[in-house]
Amino acid sequence: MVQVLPSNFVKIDFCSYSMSLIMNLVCRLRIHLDPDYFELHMCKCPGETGSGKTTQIPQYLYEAGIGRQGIIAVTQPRRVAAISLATRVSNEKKTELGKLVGYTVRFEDLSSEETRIKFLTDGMLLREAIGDPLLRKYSVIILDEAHERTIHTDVLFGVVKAALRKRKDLGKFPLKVVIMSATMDVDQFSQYFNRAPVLYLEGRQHPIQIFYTKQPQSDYLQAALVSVFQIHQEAPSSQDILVFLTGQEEIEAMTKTCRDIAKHLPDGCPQMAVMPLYASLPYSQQLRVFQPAPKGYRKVILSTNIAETSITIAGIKYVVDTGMVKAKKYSPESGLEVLAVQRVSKAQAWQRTGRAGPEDSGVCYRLYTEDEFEKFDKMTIPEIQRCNLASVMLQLLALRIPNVLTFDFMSKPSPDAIRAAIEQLDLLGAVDRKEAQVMLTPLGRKMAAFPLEPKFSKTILLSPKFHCTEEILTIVSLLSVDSILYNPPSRRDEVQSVRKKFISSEGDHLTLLNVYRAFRNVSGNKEWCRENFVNNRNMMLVSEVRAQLRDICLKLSLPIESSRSDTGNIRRCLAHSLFMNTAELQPDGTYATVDSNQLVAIHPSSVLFHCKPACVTYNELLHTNKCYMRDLCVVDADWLYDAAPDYFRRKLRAAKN
DNA sequence: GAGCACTGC
Repeated sequence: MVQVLPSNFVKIDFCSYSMSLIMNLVCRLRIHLDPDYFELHMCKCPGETGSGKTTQIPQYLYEAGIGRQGIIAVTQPRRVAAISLATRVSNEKKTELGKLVGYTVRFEDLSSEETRIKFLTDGMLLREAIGDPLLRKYSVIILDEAHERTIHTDVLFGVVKAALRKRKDLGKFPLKVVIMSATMDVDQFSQYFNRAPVLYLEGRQHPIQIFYTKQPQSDYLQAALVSVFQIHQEAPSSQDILVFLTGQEEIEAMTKTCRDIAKHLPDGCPQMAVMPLYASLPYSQQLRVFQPAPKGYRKVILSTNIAETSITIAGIKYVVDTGMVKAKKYSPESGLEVLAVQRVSKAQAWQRTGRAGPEDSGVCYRLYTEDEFEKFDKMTIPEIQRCNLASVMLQLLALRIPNVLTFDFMSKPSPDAIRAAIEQLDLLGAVDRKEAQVMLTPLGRKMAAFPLEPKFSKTILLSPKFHCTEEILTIVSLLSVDSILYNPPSRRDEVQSVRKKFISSEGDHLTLLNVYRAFRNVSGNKEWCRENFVNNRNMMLVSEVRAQLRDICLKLSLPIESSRSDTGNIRRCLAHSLFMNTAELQPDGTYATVDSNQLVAIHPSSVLFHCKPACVTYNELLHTNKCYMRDLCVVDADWLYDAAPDYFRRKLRAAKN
């Protein structure tokens, strides 16, 4: 029998709440305009929050005749958003999608000569800018969801600002820029865009009651569990609960606990349908959260921050916010990415709160005290300050930015991070450094043509030398989508025995290649995927990525050969492009990286987990509980020395000192 | 010896 603990919450009445916090709850729309923008006669946007502004403003601009000189672009951080918004606006205009209103995302371009309002992902617009830094096709660029501060949006801020100025200087028809965001923090945007005027629009938001805990909670999982069952015993069963947790493992464990407890609830209590939700969950299981629960059942969704922005679930009445999130940080000194559980920012907490009652009033339980909340960071640190910048720097160079070291970022990354990125590009042969200038090499320009991390572009460009471009294209494609291997924890033994036939003692790259070859041999048979615990959807994506990369190779006139059964050449090619990511076995059985002598371990997901090869290259280092190498390939130490003699001489000298 | 937040080109 489960004993539900007495309430450990203090109720905070919405009316007695501090004014500034209530202001936060009222969703506000902010539009920032370029100073020489024409006056907008439009102050109210109909519709729900998050939809009205994005669908109406492009149409108003079009009606005002702006679309005549060029296309009106609207960027979105996510593909699905770009596609669904384009569909809605074209419906409102009563036109066929792809004609007046269209969209462009990777692998899908539904736009034409006639298109005047175009929705695209921010990454797509950035890629277009490499072809034309002045963005001449466009009369207006609307950067939507700017408060999310994705790395692409942040780079676009600088790119459109430069394009705006240059077009003015050159006397071309002016570019208009509209930044749309849903934060209180508008000054920063306005300042950056030459004190552009700010337009505030009010949307609709139903009131949400907020509860804080009286005391700080030492165990947020326990607190979440108590809250869920407290709500469950009090609220009508039609009202669903959304709980924000940090990761897959935690969510699976909590799912099991909730289901166990729900079996032993007292009579008269509603039934409970507990559903996990995280990105790597198979699509079919993700869809379950959208279906209404059977009568008499309450839906309890245990989610990562995927439900914060990417997935919106109707019918949520209660949000339980643990105040924790798992997020990546990057330290340029060590080149290490650290994935750690940490506190959310205030902005993130408000975003979570807003997920309660988008269509009706809601309730949010915050599993921290109000004092604790006041100490949260105001905003989440923009992605551009938490990432390896190698890709961004390569793109800026390809955009012919005069000096990438002094690029006008709205939030500047640390000089260390920029230096580390340039260093990495230098090692890959993408840049030349002359005095204080950084120049793109011809190789670097080719690398920028691929939608990949620079090291993988380099791998492809090196592959003709080893006569294995077909295989490298496959391997790089496999690495650039989410895992194609499905590992349900409950069927681990089964998975292991089925997977045996694919495993290569030479490492993960060649194992993945084996899976792909087998998949091709059965022509992508779905049944085969199920039997072999292969994620069919991701595998189809691999084929699409591969076709795109192969296309780029053809455009660059790269000879595309197959090494057939010779895996040595494939490994040599990987050694030559990933030589800066290598580790050697130490006498005590541990591994140390060649680059910085960092103690590292083989990630449990690697096929080499139980092996001890003398020398390996890896795709990335990830620090969780330990510092792990992910995706390994067994290589010869001699190959590495051949690949970069200067680099290894330097490392050897450093080791002696 | 034992593990992986989320996007995107």
